[in-house]
Amino acid sequence: MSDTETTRYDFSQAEPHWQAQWEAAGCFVALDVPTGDRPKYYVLEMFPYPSGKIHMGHVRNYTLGDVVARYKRAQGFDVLHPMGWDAFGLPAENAARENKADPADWTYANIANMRGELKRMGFSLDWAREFATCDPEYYGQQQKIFLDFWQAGLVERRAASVNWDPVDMTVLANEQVIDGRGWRSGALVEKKKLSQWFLKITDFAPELLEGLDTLERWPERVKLMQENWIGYSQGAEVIFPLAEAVAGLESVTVYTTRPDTLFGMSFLAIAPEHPIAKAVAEQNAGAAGFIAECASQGTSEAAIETAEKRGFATGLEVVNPFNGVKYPVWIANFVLMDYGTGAIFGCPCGDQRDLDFARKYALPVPVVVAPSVDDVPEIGVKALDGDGVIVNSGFLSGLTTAEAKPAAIAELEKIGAGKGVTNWRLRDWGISRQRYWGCPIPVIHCDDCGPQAVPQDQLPVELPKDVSFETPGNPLDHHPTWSKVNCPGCGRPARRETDTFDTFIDSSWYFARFCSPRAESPTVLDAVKHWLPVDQYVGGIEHAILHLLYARFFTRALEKTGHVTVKEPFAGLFTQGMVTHESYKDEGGNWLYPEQVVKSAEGATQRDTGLPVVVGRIEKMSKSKRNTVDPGAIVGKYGADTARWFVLSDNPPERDVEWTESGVQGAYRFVQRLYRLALLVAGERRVEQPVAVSGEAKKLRQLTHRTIAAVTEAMETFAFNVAVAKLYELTGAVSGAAGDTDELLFARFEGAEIAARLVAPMMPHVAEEIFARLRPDAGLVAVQPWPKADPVLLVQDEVTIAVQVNGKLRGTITVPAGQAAGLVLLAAEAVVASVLAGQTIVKKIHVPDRIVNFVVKP
RNA sequence: GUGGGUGUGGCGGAAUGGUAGACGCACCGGACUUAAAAUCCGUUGGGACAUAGUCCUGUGGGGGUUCGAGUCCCCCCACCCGCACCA
Repeated sequence: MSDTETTRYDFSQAEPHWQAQWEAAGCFVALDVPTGDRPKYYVLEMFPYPSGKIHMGHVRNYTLGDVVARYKRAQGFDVLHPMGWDAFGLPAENAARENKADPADWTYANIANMRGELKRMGFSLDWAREFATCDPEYYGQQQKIFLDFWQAGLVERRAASVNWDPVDMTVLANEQVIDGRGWRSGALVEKKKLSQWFLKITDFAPELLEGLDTLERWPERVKLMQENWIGYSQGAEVIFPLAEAVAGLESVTVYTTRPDTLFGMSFLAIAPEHPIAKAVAEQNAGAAGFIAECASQGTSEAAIETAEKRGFATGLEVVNPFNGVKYPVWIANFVLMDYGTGAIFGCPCGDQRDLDFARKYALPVPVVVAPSVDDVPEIGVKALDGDGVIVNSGFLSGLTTAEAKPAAIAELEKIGAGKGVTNWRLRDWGISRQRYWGCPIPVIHCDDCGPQAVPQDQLPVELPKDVSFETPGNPLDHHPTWSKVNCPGCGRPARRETDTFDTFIDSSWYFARFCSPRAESPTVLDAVKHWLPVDQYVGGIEHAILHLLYARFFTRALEKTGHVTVKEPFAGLFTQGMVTHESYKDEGGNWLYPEQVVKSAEGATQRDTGLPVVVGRIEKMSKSKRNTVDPGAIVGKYGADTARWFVLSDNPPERDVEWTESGVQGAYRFVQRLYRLALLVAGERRVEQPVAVSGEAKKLRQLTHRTIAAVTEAMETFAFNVAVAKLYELTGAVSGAAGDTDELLFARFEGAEIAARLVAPMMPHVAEEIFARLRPDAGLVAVQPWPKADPVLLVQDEVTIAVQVNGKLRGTITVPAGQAAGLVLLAAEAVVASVLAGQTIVKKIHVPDRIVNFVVKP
C-alpha cells in the first residue's frame, strides 16, 4: 500500500461507521416531555413528498436544517429534529392508474427508498418520531381535529364551484386546467357546483394579519406576501337605489375605499356575474352576449386582453345618495364578482381604470380631487389617484382626502345610505377534494338528520384497500360497500362522505404531532407546551403563502380547541434558494443529462457519440430539462460530507446555488486536505499548553480563536458560506505554520482540534474521524460542546492602519493596538510625507486602530 | 400595472460608513513524477508608464450627504420573484 492510499480518507467506510455510532449512542433522540433543564430548540425542515428519490433541493434543505440542529446541540440546547412524510396526494393516484399499483404500496415503497437515501446523508434526525401522513394513526387524529373544529364552529358546508372534467368525471385542481382543458383528457372544463366543506379561515383574518408583526425572525418578503394575500382594506359600503327596480332588486350595494370621491361619480359598474346583470340579460340579448363573452374570455387569453376595459350599458340608472343625481349602470369586464360586492361606482378623476373606461365610452369626468384648492387641474389621460384636497363636493369640499373619508362615512351612516366596512381579500378555505388518496372526511350524510360526525369510537375512518381505478372518477364513490353506513343519529341507512381532505391540511399540524407522534390524542399538552413553537423552520420560498398561512391558521384553531398552547407555529423561518444546473441539448433540440456531456476547453460534446452539445441556461433542476444531478450518485462518488459541504459553501443559502462538478471536486479536495492535516498533527509530539506564546504560534492561536468567533457569528446568521471560508483560512494557516517548538506544536494541535469541532455541524463524518485521531478519549464530536473563543486571544496586539490623504489610500502603518493618537499621527505623517509635501494639512482624522485621514489643501 | 428583491473580477461571492475583491472555482506559471493523476507553492479587477516600482481607474448609471460611500439619501436603468383588473 502506498503512502497516498493510507492517508486517503475513505468516506465509504467512515460514513456508515459514524452513523452507526451516533445511533448506538442515541445522540439525536429527544423526549416528548424532557426532564432535564437544558433549554429546548425545535429545528424543522419542510417534510418531503415521497416521490421516490431525494433530489438536490432536499439535500440543501436538510443540510441547512442539520447544521442548525447540530450547532444548537453543541451550544447546549436540547434539540428536537424530526422527519416525516407528506404522503397523500395525486402522484400516487396517477401511479395507480398508470401502473396498476396500489397507492399505499407505491407510497410506502417510495418512503423506504427515500429514508435510506436520507440516512446516508448523516442528518442528525430523531428517526423514532417518523410518521407518514397516510398512516391511519396520523390521519385518524386529523379526523378528530376536524370534528373538534366543527364543534367549535370553524367548519361550514356550502356550495362552491369546481373545475369538472366531463370525460374523466373528476374534479381538477387549477394547475390541472391548461388553456381551459383537462390536462389528461383534453376535454373542455366545466364549472360545476358541489356542496363542499370549508374551514373559516376568514374568522382569523385580523389576527393572522396582526400576528405577522410578532414574527421577528421571518423574512420580510414572506410577511409581505402574506399581508397582501390576506388583503386588508378599509372602506365603505354604499347603497345606490335603482331608479326602477329590476327583478325585485331595488338597489345596488358598492364597496369602495374612496367614499371621499362620491361626488366625482360618473357611472356605476357591476360584474358580469352580478344578479342585476343576470336579470338584465334575461330581457336583453345584447347584455347576455356581452356576459357570455366575458365568461369565455376568463382564463384563455387573459394575458393579451387584460388591458382592454370593456362595458355594456344596461339602460338602468341609480341615484347617488349624496347629490340625488342619476347615473347609468354598466356591466364591465374588469369588475370582479368575488371581491367586495361585485359592484363599483366609477370615479374617473381619482382612479386610472375608471378614467380609461370613461374615456373609452365618452362618460363625463367631474374633477373632485386636486393638489390644492387653488390648483384644480384638467384631467387628461392620467387620473389623480394620490392624496389631495376634495373640491366640487358639497359638504366634503375643502377637506383633505384623509379627512373626507371618515366624514363621508359618517354622513352615509347618518342618512342610512351605507356604512364603514373592513374588507378582506382572504377567502374561506375549501377543503373537500374528490380524490381517493387523501384523508377521509369523517362525516356521515343522513337524509333525515343531515351531516353527522362519525362517532369517536369509529375513528379512524380508514381508506378501503380494495378500490378500482379502472373507471373514471373517485374510486371511493364506486366502492360497493364502503360508503354504506347507518346514521349515528337515527340508525337508518345513510351515506359516508366520499370526499377527502385537501392535503394542505396534513401539513398544517404535523409539526405539533412530532412532539408526541405516538399519542392516542392528536397532541399531548405537556409535549406541545414544551416544544412549540418551532424555533427554526427551513424550507422553500414556494410555500411562502399557502402552506405557511394554513399552518398559522390551523395553529390558532388548534389553540382555540385546546390542542396546543401557542398561536404561532414557527418563531423563525428561513427560506432557501433553489439548486440550479446548466442545461444541455443536442443539435436536434433534445435535452441531455449532465452525465451524457463532456466539457472541455473547446466546448461540450456528447460522451458516447462525440457530437456537439448546445449549452443552455442555468435553470432550476427539473426532470423535464434533464439538468438534474442525482444525490445518490454524488454521495456514492464523493461521500455525504462533500455534498453537504458543497451546498453550504458556494453562496448564501437564501440564494440559488448552481451545482457544478468542479465545485464539488473542490469540496472533495478540502475533505481530503482536512483529513491529511489532522492525521499529520495527530502524529506530532503532544505538549501541554505553554504558559505564554509569542511569534508565529501566537499568531496561529489568535487566528484560531478569531475563527471560533467568526464561525459562531456565521452560524447564528445563516452565513454558512462565510463559515466555510473562515474554515478554509484556518486549515490553511495550521498547515502553513510548521515547526516543532512546544508553542507551535500546541498551536497546531489546538487549530486542528478547533477546526474539527467547527466543521462538525457541516461535515459531521469527517469531523468524527479526525476528532477521534486527535482526541481518542474524548468521545463523539457530535456531543462535544461548541468551542469558546478566548477573549485574550481575540485582542489584536498589532494593527495595520490605513493612511489616507483626502480620503485616498496613500500608505499603511503597523502600530501596537491602542497606540495613542499623537504617536499614530506622527508615524502616519511620516509614511505619506512625499504626498503631503507642499500641501497644508487642514484636518487630521484618526479612528483608533482603523484609519488616519489627512485633509489637505495646496 | 403593482409590491418586494438583486446588481461587486472570467464565475460563486466577502466587506460594524474606514486598506474593495476574504474564501472557493476557473485560468496561468512552477515543484514533485519516466509520465499522468493526486499533492504542494505562486500569479491573476482593468489600464498606463521610466516594469525589483509608481500612478490612474474601478462595486449597473447619474446626483447628494460625509474627512471618507459597495454600504446612507434622491433619481434613473437592467434583471429576478410574488400578486396581477382588489374598487
